[in-house]
Amino acid sequence: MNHELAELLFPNIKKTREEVEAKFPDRNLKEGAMVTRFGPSPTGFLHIGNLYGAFIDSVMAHQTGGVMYLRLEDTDSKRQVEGASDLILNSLKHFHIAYDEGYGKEGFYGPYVQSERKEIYQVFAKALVEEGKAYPCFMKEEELQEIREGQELRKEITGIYKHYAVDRDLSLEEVKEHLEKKDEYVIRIKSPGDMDKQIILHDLIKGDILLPENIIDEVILKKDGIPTYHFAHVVDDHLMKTTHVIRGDEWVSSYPKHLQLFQLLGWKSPKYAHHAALTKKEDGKVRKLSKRKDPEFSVSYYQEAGIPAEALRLYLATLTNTNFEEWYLQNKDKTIADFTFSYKKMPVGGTLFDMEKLNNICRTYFSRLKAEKLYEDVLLYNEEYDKEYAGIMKKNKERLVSFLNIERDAKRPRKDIATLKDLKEESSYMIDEFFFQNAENTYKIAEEKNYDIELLKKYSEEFSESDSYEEWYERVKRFAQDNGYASEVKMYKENPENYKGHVGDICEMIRFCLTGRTKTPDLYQILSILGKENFKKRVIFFENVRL
RNA sequence: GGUCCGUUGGUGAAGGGGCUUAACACGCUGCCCUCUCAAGGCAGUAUUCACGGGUUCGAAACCCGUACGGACUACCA
Repeated sequence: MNHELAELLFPNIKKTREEVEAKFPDRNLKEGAMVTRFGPSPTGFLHIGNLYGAFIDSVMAHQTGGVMYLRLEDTDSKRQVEGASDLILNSLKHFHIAYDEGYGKEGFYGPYVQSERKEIYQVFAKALVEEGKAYPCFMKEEELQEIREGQELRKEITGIYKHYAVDRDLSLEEVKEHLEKKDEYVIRIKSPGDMDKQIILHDLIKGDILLPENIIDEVILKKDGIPTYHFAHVVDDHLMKTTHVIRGDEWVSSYPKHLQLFQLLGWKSPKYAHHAALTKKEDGKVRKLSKRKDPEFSVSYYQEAGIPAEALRLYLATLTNTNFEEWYLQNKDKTIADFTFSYKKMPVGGTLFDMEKLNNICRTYFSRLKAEKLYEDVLLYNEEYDKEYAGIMKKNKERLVSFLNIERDAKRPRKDIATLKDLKEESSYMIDEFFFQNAENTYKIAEEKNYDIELLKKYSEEFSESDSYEEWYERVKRFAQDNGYASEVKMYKENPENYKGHVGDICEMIRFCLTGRTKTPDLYQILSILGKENFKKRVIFFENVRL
């Protein structure tokens, strides 16, 4: 009877489950190696939450000498978006999420696109029907809706189970009748679950979680013959030999379904690690990051904003393991690959995605780069997003690198660059064509200050390019003194009436005339980089602006 | 409504019975260094871990209730 039913429903499926299983042999990996998978749906851009998951997958697989593979979960044809799979591939590449096999690569366990595995799922669905563990359900959408509404009203569990599962024991004749009428149907499992029994999910991150057994006759094959997520997950992760299913904790509540499916198919279930969803704060409320509501959390957003891939990875690492940040701060010469991540250190509750924190990580990251490398990164960014400036950068390479080198010694580097965009603004006064272009823009607050141009002219003549820092500063002090300014700030503070100002005021004057700003990195170094002639030109320029 | 999960300073959070007079990071405040800024140094910033009970010699940690927040509850993943 079951055999006949199975043949009736799947006349084109000739393979047996044994034959299919034989094509997916065990992986030959060393003890403890984890096989993980990243399974995005090609429904649009890659979301930061997806990337977070992919990051964990890759890190856990690779630190154990295992395998991470990429599987495209495209079982929902309605939500499919053109070009989404390329977007996913590009994003993974940009953020250096390296996977070993799967979509876009080679691999023995393919195909890695679920829509191309239709036959495989059907083989196992057929087997379940044959074993009396699944059945065709011809219920119409309206019927299902009516049942659900009634259940909601009576505060019952919603879904098709027990007496609601009216097609569970259809006779062969009845099924034939339906088929002749071309009635649409899905394949459901006959859930052997008992509502009063509980199962334990041994979650690697959250610990043991008690859940009720699944009693619902879950759909495994939709009316178009494509599997649901639940069925595809179980079949694929078994065949592809996944050892650790790492996924968002929105899946915790469907674990009973998955466990039941593994049992029905007679398979051992993999280990599970449910990580907290990335959340955001909106109007004081915390909520899960949503692909639909939060386009700014598309990973391309970070690309455009000039957040370097490595900095975002560092942030993902701090979100992955709560002890990562401290470790990284203490091991300045180490990278993510040197850290051993563990499930136990992953956050259990929601994980707030904090832009300010990301910003800070970026600053720290940039501060540790060599000036040359930073210059190259910024150039690469601008070649994509600001071609004009990229050209200017190339013309001024030497000057920009020197600028970036200011106070970039190992011990206390500056942290004033937060994104790849920032250099343009931060260093604008180092580029002559920006500086001399628009005087009004250059000297924004000039009117408010009472700078002595004659003094500046005098100083620009006296300034010597060959001075060391100490010599230079000694000379500035002497210059201050010779012109009625205190050579020490303290002296001025004790008797302000005796002086026109102090050495700091002299420096401010020079700084402002030279850069158009009151705050800049070390003045001596800027002077040295620009040189005496340029300095003199800027004094004249300043004078003209003031007149 | 049901099922799970969470709630620790201004912020992100660590810690899961005595090692905590609650780590670390960011922020903020003050002082120091100092030509400005950044960086750095020192100090301060939760006498207390949502609330109410309980267990215990001892609770932020364990248990029970309450409140609040979140996730799930599809022929979506």
